Amino acid sequence: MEKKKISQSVLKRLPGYLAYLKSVPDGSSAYISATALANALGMGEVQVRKDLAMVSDGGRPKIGYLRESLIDDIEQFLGYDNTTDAVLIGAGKLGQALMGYKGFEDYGLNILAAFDKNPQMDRTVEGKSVYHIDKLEAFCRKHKVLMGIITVPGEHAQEVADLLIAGGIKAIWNFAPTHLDVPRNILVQSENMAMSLAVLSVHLQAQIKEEKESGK
Amino acid sequence: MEKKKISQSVLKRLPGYLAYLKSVPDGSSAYISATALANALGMGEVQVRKDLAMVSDGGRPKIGYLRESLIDDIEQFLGYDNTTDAVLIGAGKLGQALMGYKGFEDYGLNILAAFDKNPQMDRTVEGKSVYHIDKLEAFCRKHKVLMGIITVPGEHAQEVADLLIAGGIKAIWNFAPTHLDVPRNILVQSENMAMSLAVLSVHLQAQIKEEKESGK
DNA sequence: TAGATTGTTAATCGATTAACAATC
DNA sequence: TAGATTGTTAATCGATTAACAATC
Repeated sequence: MEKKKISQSVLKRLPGYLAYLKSVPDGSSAYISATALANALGMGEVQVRKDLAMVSDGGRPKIGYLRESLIDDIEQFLGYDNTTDAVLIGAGKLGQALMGYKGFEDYGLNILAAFDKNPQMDRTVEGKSVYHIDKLEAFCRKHKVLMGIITVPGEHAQEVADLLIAGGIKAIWNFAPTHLDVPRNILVQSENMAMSLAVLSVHLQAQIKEEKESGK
Repeated sequence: MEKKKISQSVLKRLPGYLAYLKSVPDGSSAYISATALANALGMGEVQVRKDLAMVSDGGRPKIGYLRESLIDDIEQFLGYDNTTDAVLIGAGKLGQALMGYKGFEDYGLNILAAFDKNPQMDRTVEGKSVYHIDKLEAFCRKHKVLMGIITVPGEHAQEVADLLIAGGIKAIWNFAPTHLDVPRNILVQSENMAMSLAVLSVHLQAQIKEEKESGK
């Protein structure tokens, strides 16, 4: 492995491998082959092998990869071994769902606090403080927060992004259905439900049409 | 346009165009050029033009596309003009957030009802009934539901998927962080937070490293 | 040894970008 | 007309897949 720069496509497949590797029951063999992984996830085995080659320092012919160290390699590659502090803006239903999600620990993600325009709804949610949005910028500065999670309605997403950037944030996880304009060194990753819905909707349309035609 | 089969990549970009087109203030020109769209969304103009060519029956040189009809074309292409009924399984925080999200109307998505292993928490959430999961299969059959939204914990996602498929569903929107095994004609679209987190995490790591090195 | 599996090198495929002609 | 813009055809780029040699 080491330092080959990884493509976006490979990067996005890694979490899938990781999740599967972790889900393998304890009793099973300590080794796992790319073939097995590929079958389990419905992928091509060559692709899996090539992807793994990017992060692991090698499997053993005839045997496969040591499962534990493969997990470690992927986690290290993804940086899940060091914690990332984040702030969340927008303590509505979705925001609260994310604040309460225990699974983020596994990704090294730690939501420090939440911010809202209207924080009196609750002082704390899921054990985390909810502050007024006026305090956002100073908070980010003080705690050197690098990541912001935006769960406000689309109309306010850009303002919030600007605030975050002013506060020194470097990456934004955006749940609002809006394009954000940011400087080039800031990464925006949008959780794009509209994208998924488009794919689903087009599939269903095709399905319905097919049915009609075969029914004729 | 008409019947050219569209690639996944193009399809996924369409919702972005649509959202932007809808956000243009009423006072503005009735026309919009691919160039303008591209600039607004930070994309290449050739790409935008080619994408639009897939769904629209043409813009006018020197002028651009008629905004209204472009919106219609995209919505029609994506099938947002006819409503899709869906069921949601898992009425936790995330499920409730989705049940309450008004924006789905714009995508022609209508969540008919929700199901949960433990429905006594509330008879209705956001004006929608929450039934026991035992009723899921029959409900899907009766109402000819084609889409299921899974917001249960990962451990139960596969069982739920199996139930949905038994009920005749054709597409699954999966929010659980698990790979689902389904027959080939069923589409699973996973809202993959782990994927986004991986991208964010790797970016931040690089950022941190860079900073350290420049600080040396 | 034979066979399963790895990793690499080459071939294919698809998507993006560039160049250009057509049009209002 | 000149210039902006469209749409198409060709070139480039990157990612996936196939073929194969290496290894335990």
